[in-house]
Amino acid sequence: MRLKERKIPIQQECGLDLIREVLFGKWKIHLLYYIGQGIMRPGQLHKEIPEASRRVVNMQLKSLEEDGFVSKTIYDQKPLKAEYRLTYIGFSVLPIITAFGNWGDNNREHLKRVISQKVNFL
Amino acid sequence: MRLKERKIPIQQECGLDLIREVLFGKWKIHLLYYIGQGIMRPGQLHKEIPEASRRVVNMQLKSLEEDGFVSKTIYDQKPLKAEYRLTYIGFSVLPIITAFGNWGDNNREHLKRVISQKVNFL
DNA sequence: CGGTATCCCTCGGGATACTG
DNA sequence: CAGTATCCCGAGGGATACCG
Repeated sequence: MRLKERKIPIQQECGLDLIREVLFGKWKIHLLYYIGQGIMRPGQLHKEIPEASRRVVNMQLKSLEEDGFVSKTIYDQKPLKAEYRLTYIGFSVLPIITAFGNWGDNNREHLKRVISQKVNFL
Repeated sequence: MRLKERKIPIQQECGLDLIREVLFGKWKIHLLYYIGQGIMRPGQLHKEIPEASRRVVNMQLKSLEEDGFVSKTIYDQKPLKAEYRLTYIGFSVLPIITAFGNWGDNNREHLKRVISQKVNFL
């Protein structure tokens, strides 16, 4: 798993702390959402998130798998094929992720405005 | 959100992207939650999150204020007094934050287990 | 198609001390 | 009490190349 030991330990008091540790990787929530939409293959998932490198997508998928949010199936064939599916736990967070997505969509104008005011925005 | 017709998504349009930019600072969601609980003064908020330095708490509060999630009131008196309140927009995200917190609480055992496996905590 | 190996760099945020 | 000024670190990821 992890090669280096963390210098700064993870706090694990409340539910929000726990969630942040496992779900707040940059693309994890997106991945769960897309997998929930039925997009299960790594290549497809990467196409949905072209801003992230392939390596990062794999890293986050592996992390989600280790944390029990998705399961991975590897088909022994050519060309190679792999599929990710939501576990029961992964499925159970979906409604909250969707709620976040909907909230963001509904407040798109406000959010885009405040984000564009931040410094390093192109 | 949609699933179809998006070969080349140039979008920072996705609600999940927008939300991440504005709410996924390490302590922002906690701060919104506590402010929603009626804990409005900086000192009190810092006591709720002793793992974060005072400077970081202030940074995140300022960011939340700039992004329209909280409003700040400074009372011109001695000793100094300041209070943060949720704006309408800030208030509207609260249910989702609460949902996340409840989910984390309900799945505490699982989350603590997977977190402790990947990291040296405490 | 799928996954790794290296390298490198950003930048969020930790610690501490100071001012009004 | 509230906020700032410095300094600094390290974990997360971006880029790229390579392998089954």
